[in-house]
Formats: sequence, structure tokens, C-alpha cells
Amino acid sequence: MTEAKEIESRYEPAAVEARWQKVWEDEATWQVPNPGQTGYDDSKPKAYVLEMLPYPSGEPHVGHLKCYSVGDAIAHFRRRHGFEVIHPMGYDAFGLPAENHAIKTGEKPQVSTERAIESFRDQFRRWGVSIDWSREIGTHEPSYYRWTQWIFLKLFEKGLAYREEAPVQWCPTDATVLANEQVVDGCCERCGTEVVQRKLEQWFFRITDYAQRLLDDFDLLESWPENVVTMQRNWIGRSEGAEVVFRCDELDLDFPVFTTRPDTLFGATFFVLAPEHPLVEKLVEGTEQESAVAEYLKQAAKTGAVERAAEDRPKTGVATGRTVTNPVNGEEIPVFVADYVLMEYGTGAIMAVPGHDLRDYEFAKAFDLAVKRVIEGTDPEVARDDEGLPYPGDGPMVHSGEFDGKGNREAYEEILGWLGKEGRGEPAINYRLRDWLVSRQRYWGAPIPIVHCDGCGLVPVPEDQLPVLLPEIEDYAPKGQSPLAAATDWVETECPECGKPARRETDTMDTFVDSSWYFLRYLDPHNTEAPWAREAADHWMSVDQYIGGVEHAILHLMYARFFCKALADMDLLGVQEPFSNLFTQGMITRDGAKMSKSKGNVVSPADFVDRYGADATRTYVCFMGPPIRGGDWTDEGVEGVYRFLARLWRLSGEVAERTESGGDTSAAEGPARDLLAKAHWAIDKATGDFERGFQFNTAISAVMELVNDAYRLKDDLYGSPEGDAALRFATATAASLIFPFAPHLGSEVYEQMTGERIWETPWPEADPALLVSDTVEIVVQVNGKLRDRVEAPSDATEEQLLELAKAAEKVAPHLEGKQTVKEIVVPGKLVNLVVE
RNA sequence: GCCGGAGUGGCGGAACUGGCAUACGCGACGCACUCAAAAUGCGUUGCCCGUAAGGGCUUGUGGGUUCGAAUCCCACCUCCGGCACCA
Repeated sequence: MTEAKEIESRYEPAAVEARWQKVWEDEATWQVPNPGQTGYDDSKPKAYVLEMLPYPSGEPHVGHLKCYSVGDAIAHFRRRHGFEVIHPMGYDAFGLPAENHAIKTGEKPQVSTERAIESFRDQFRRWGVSIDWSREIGTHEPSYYRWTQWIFLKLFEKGLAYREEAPVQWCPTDATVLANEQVVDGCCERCGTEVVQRKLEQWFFRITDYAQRLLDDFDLLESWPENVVTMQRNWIGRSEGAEVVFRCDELDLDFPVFTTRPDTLFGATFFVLAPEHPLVEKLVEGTEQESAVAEYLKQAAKTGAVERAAEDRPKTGVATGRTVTNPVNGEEIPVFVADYVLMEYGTGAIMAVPGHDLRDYEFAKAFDLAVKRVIEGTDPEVARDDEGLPYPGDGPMVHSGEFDGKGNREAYEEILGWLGKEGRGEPAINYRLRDWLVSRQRYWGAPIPIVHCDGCGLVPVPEDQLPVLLPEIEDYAPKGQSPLAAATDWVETECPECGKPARRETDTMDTFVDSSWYFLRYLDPHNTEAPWAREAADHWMSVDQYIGGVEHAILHLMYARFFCKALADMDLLGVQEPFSNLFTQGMITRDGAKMSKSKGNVVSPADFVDRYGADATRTYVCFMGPPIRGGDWTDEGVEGVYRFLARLWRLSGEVAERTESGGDTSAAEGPARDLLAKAHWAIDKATGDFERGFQFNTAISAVMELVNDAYRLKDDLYGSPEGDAALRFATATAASLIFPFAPHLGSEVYEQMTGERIWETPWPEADPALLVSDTVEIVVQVNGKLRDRVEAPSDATEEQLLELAKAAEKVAPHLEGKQTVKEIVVPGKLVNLVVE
């Protein structure tokens, strides 16, 4: 072989990849028109394949690589099954890192964000991801956030966006309020600082109105991971029970409580208010307990969320000196303030039943309060005293007046009925979910399009004045209010209603608002009259396959579901659920640990793409394990996949040179038939792996096996027409099956074998006739132990198989002198002889 | 504490319905090619005993069901994720 030839025959991904990327770019191969536009093919069913849009910062990391590799494989697979696939890309470009960077360096977020977007765009092109670039969006662009603001106004119009003073979570480091969902273990999800409670006036979205529908509509989803559904269920936290009113006659005040156990109402021996309860001060005003309670409130306010929720923390509290009346028996029970009652849940007040609730029991013991049993029974796991109390289970009622002797479940219903009749309570459902706090005291986000007017109140900016542009500012440093407040020229405006001087809202929106509707903008990204045309949304929605990290299980996925429902209620959308099928990819680690700059174990995909090519790097992240699970990155692993691709490349070159095209495979026998059978087996295996939850690792290993077999058999096959044809078919099939992961190499090899463009050819179908063979290997066991294997005709009868098995060379010694007591025959698989 | 998921060679992992445990890849070892190396091709590679033929053991641990269990059941251990004073 000459030297020139040798260089040419080497697999050089950079050259191959550049060649095909140019074709796809020049021809806009992955661009799809909307219905009604030229080129739209209405004979094809649609498929919306979508990966979660990235937050552009620096350059893409391995998590992005995995997400888009998986998504792209699915997109290609669907296209080759005859779907018109929409596969867009955009950037979730507002957010804190760019703003923090601006505070540190003075570089405008606009500038650093654009730079990061360019780097992301470059990488995605370099990876060869099949994106419809004509639909690209950035959530920071005025043409996008104009519609984010528009949706905000629609929600405001419907009463779904409102402003209210409430105790909220404030992150001192990020200098902004946070949504409940962004507080993890009492700390800011982003920066880890412990959050503090503040009473502030903030903007909320009324997601709690949708709590029940968010639960019910899990039924509408086709395929979501069970754990994500469970996490959302837990987060929404529905409980059934009753709201019961306890009255303080002295002060003429009603205290409703939520309880899941109205059957234990007779056992309520005291009453507890959360320290933040708005009526606490009124209750103790002018009493001798006033200062003690005030002192306790001060203490409670100082206690951080982490400490307050700490396990095994002794119960604390203070008596108010007041009593309320238990509605079922008229008993006056003392009222306490204690921080084990949370203002955020229920009504911020509880009836305490120490006989049947562990927490109330602990409080009762600490404050020496009465413990009363109202249900017979004991549970050794929970019981703390000789009486077997507290007892959380079921049993017959005692000390409960007319309900004595009844089962507590029955009494539950009857007590509810009685309360309803007396007007002292009613069945109630309570949710853990809180309204979504969406305002942020930060700069780099979509301004909330509201004007504060002394005369008119909160006035929406008229639609024709949108977008409310983010003004350019010089000082980004947080000062406890939005940096926008300093942009005086911008803040000072006229009231759209009365024309008098007024002030703009200076808070911006949580960036999760931006990403709650981006999948709709892709469908009609250049529309200047509306966020999207209803026809476009009706055609493409919902997303047929959504792909992203499980870390968004609650936040993004729940918010987007809420948006979808609210928009559908406004008749802007025809679907109730945005994402029919969800796939959550596992996290890639290195050396068993999450990648982080501080650990110095960060993998830069670009380095590997440069060294081994996009195809090898992409294929590797799909091969390292089932994509749904995490995996540990090894550099050698990428190299192994690279070697495999190079092996396929060389096979293709050799086969192209040494075989004639146009041969017929129908009469193939021997090794030619074996190779054809392997190719059809690989088709069947890979197709099944795609359909069974995207098990790409085993799909890729099937192609590796096919290539290995081609190497093993090729020297026997060269020269005969059916041998040539089998080799060409096997090589083309390998290219075809690896194409979703390695699109460049797949295109090149397929073209070399067939002269065709692979993405224009349908996904191969396995020939059932080649999936079965004439003979099968039968395993022979004696007493369940493998002793030999025998070849048998596929259609052999049980008798024939038994005969073969008993005659097997290595079986006979184990049968000698022994009584066969049982014979088990599984046709096509095994024979098990049980002897004594 | 409650709810999920996982535990298989030196490593990543495979085994689809209870039927050959360890596919595929990495690593390691050997051979061919080469003056040599790299690259490539071919082969070996779960553990223990044995020169060998062969035998025994092995899917976190202990028990059970079954002719047969990585797979089903019971108890336990470890790791990961979610929720957690939620009334």
C-alpha cells in the first residue's frame, strides 16, 4: 500500500465531520416548515423532540453533551420512521451567574451572555446535532421577553398573578427572594446560603389554584418516569381532612384549623399557634403573658429554618393565658404559641391531640399538659408511656361522648357531619404546595410589566407598549432592592391610565417563568403579533419526547405544566399537558464524584471532540451505561469507542475496494448467511433497544458485535457475489444503526456502501426469516448444573431433545447408576435431568 | 422516620417472560506485522484446587419457593435520590 493511500484510509473525524456539517448547513437539512408554509409535507405524522434548553454559561459541559446526544439520537430515529420531526434549540439566557459576573468584573450581562451563546451554538454545530436553526431563540431577547411579559399580563388579568405581603424566603447572598421550590433544606438552592424569612410585598402566581389538576392530569401523560411523578405528588402534598373552627369567646375570635384526624377531636387538650400567626399579638395584648410571648416571638424569628426543622429538637413554646373552645365538647383548652407549628402549612394553627400524635405528645410532656385517650389501641413503635400513648392507629372510640364504641373511621364521617350541621367545620383538602413567588430583586431578567400609580394602584403596561425594555445600568451590586430602582429615568414614567407621574415595577421575573413557555415560542418564533399562532401550537403540541436532567423534576417541569393549563384555560392552547413523554438522563460523574471546578475533575467535551471527533464522544456518552442512569466518565472509554468507529471506517474502505456492488443475498449460505443473520439480529436488537426506553448502550454493543463478525468472516466472503453482497449489507447496516449516535461517520460509510444519503432512507427492518436459524444450541443440565451443550434442530420434539441430551458426551457419566426422577424440557432452550 | 432506585469480574456494564451468569467496551497478558515502537489484526482473561482431564465456588448478607433464582418471596446490610415537626 502506498503512503498516500494509507493516509487516506485513516479515520480522521475532523475532516469527515466538517464535510457533513457543511452539507446539513448548506441545505438546512433539519429545518421543518409549519403547516401552510412551502415545503410542508402533510403526509407525515409530526414528532416534537425537545431537550431542555441550556443556560448559556462558559461552554457546554458533559451534561449538555449527554442530553443533546440522547435527544438527537431520538430525533434521527423518528425521522427515519417517517415522522416530520421538529427539533429546535434556544438559550435560557437570563439569570444570576451572568449578573454576578457583571458585579465582579463590570462586564455587561448582555455581552457575557452573547459570548456564551456563541460558544454553545458553535459546539452544538460542531457536535453535529440535527437542529432546526431557523427556530433558535434566546429568552433574554426583547422579541422573546416581550411575550413573557405579555403572558404575565394575561395571568394578571385572570387574577393568576397577584401582589401580596407575605413571609417570604430571602437569600442574603443573592440578595433576592426565592420561590419555595428554590429553598433546599433551608438554604438557597443556588448558592447554599441559609435563607432568612422576611415579610415583603411580592408577586406570586396562583399555582395553588391548579394543585388538584396538576395531580389529576398525571393520567394524561403517556410516559413519565415514576420517580418524577412521585416527587411532584409529594411536593404538591394533598391531604384530606377537615377544617374545624375553635372559638375564643373572650375576644370574639375564630381560629380555624386543618386536621386530617377529626375523629380525634375529643382528645384535643390544648391548642397551638405558629409564632408567625397574625392573631398572636391581638390574643395577648394587655395580658400578663404579653411580654413572655413577645420574647418567644423574638427568639423564634431568630431561629433559622435549618435549626427549626432539626431532628430531635426539643419542643419549645409559651402559654398565651387564653383559651379556645373545643366545638365538640365545649371544653376550654389553653392556647400556646410554639414553633413546631408552621405558618406555611394549613392555617398556621393546630388542635393538639397528645394522645394520638407524637409531636403533640412531646409538647404535652414538656409543658405538663393533659394527655387524653380517645381511641383504644397501642402501637409499640410509637408509644411512649405505660398507657400505650400516643397511639396513631385505628380502633374503637372512647371518651368521645355519643361516638363511644364506634370505629374511628366511622366516627370520622359522623363527626364531620355533626360539625357541618353545627356550622363549626367542614371537609377540607389541604395542599403543601404554595403559590409561586416570581418576583426577584435582580437585574438580569424580564421586567415585570406593571406601573405603580398612587391613584390607580397596580396598572398593567398596555400590550402595545411591550416589551418593557430592560434599561442599561452601570451598577449591578445588590442593595436589597432591584438594581433597576437606580435607573431613575426608566423608573419614572406616566400612569397608563390617568397619565399622572408613576413608577415602574423594578423587580424582574424568576427565570423559571422564561422557561415555562419557550417550547411554544419555537413553534412560531418570528411571530410579531402573538407569542405563537394557535394553529402552529395545535399542530406541533404536545412535546412527544422531552429530555433533560432529573434535577428539574419539580421546578421547571411543574411550572411548565401549570403554564400550559393556565394558557389552555385562556384558550391560547389546546393541550393540558406540555410534555407527553419525559426521559430523564442520569448524571455523568468522574472518579465517582460530581464534576466541579473545585475538585478539578471537570471534563470539557470540546477537548474530546477535538481529539476523537464528535461522533466518538457522542457515541461514548450513550455507550457508557443506560442513559437513564448516571455513569462514570473515563478517557479510555472514549478512546475505545473511537477505535470501534475507526474499525467500521476501515471495514467500509476495504469492503468498498474489494467487493462488487449489486450482488444478491437471497441465495446466501454458510458464512454469508451467518453474517446476514447477524446483521438482521443487530437491526432487531437495536430497534428494540430504542423502543424499550432508549437503552442505547446495548444498541451500540449490538453494532459492535456485527462489526466484529464482519471482521471474523470477511476473508471467507470476498470474491463470491453473495459474499460481497453480505459484506456490503452488513457494513451498510452497521452504518445505518450507528447513525443516530455517530451521524457523520454513519453518513459517510452508508454513502460509500450504497451511494445514498442515510437520513433520507428509512430505518432498516429485520427480516424475520433471518432471525431464526435451523439449529439451536440446547443446554443440558443434570440436577440444575450445566454439563453439556448439544446442537438440535430448531423444530425438534421434546422426545428428540431428551434423547440427544441423554446421549451427550459429558452427560452420561453423571447419569450412570442413578435413577432419573424427573425430566424437564424447554424447547429451544434446555433439558434438565433430575437424578437420585 | 417515610417514599423511590440501585448493589453482578480488576473497572463501566449485559442477561427482554424464572432457563447457558459475566454480552459489549475498558484494563491486563500473549502472538503476528516491525530493525524497533506506535497503530493494526488475531487470541487469552470471574475466583479457587489441579501438570492435565476435570472438579468446586460465584450476582451485597442470611433464609425460603422451585427441577432450576442475578431475576420471585421474607428478613437484614450498604449506597444514591426525594420528602420530612405537613397537623
